[in-house]
Amino acid sequence: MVGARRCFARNGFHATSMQDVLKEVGLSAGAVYRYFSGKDALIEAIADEAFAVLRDAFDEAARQSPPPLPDELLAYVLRKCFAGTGFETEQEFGQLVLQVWGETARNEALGARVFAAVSVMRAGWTAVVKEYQRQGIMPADVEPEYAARTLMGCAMGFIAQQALFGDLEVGQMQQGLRGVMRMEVPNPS
Amino acid sequence: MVGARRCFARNGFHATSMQDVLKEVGLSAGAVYRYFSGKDALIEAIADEAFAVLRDAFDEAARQSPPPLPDELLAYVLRKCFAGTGFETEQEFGQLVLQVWGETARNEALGARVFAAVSVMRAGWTAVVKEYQRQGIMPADVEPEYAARTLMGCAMGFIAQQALFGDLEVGQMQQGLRGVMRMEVPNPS
DNA sequence: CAAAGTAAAACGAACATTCCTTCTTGACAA
DNA sequence: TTGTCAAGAAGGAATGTTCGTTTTACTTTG
Repeated sequence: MVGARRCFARNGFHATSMQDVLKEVGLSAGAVYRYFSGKDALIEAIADEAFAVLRDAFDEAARQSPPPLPDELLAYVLRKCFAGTGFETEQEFGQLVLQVWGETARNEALGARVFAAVSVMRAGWTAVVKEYQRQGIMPADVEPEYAARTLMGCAMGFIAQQALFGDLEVGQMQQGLRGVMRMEVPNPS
Repeated sequence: MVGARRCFARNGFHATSMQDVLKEVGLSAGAVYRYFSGKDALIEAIADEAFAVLRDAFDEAARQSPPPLPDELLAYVLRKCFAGTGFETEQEFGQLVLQVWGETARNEALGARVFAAVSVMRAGWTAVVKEYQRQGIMPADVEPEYAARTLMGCAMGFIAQQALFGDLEVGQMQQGLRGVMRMEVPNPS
């Protein structure tokens, strides 16, 4: 399964042939088809696994009480995503996530599961933002959901950049986000 | 070409057959193969086009003087991406960008071009952040490049969310980012 | 003995691409 | 105005290949 993951991350789900996967994992067709009914099932299993890593990391981070500041929260999530999930490199994980995102457009079942998972994430992070507002850290006139989606977007953008270049460290994005948080906005309109 | 774009956005580059494209654009194989040497050439042309939209929007935004605040800058970029580029919906554009990102992993030539374009974007936005620092808007102890990549990540994350759900408006992310910019950070460490 | 895997062959379906035919256009001569 | 013709453009069936999958008989492992 780890070999199939590497194939899919490297070449995409549909540009990877079963023969590629079989060669990479060193098994015969009979062995793989004993456990997966077909290529689609294999794709779904691997997409599910990859997205579960995302969901769990986001979810766990949002449950911390009191919630750390956004930059720390994001760093926590991203480190959680990239660490101890059996992926060879951070870039490989990012590439696989990109493939999963792309696949949701055409795989309705997968799309529904991704949508459900993201809804949970969004709710959790919205709650975190509300807590910021309760503490007076975040301005009260901001719609919590919008701020939550902005922060999630930051994390997703980090993953995308990691997939594309693989040269970004979590600490760098943390420092960058912290800088944005600490900006002095001239005209509070 | 617009029809091929729609096919690729909907189904991905490799899960879309030439027959799908031919049916969508209403042309025969002979007609298409007169202008594109093959499927790869068609993919590259469409990927280039999509990414050029991104590059131009980022580039143009970064050249504004004096630079607007990040939330306005981001809103400007995203609106520029989504408007008047011949794409049917914002979601469709996002889905195509996702496909292009995923394709860079396996198409070296395309990856090189994307890398070059992003390098330009990054440099421009780093310059913008430095200008913020000169004006005292952004803390001076933040590495400009990190902040620039964080902001780019925000934009990329927005595009990804747009691709996945299509229910996010630019103004919402602008408000969310503005909220983050206006946070009161308790312990300036 | 039984579960799990191997190796190789074979299958139809789907695929990208080619090749030959047909249609369209526009300049030019009668 | 009309007819001719060459060249470009498009059509569409045919081709050879690759793919996912199944099947079969045989081997390893516990």
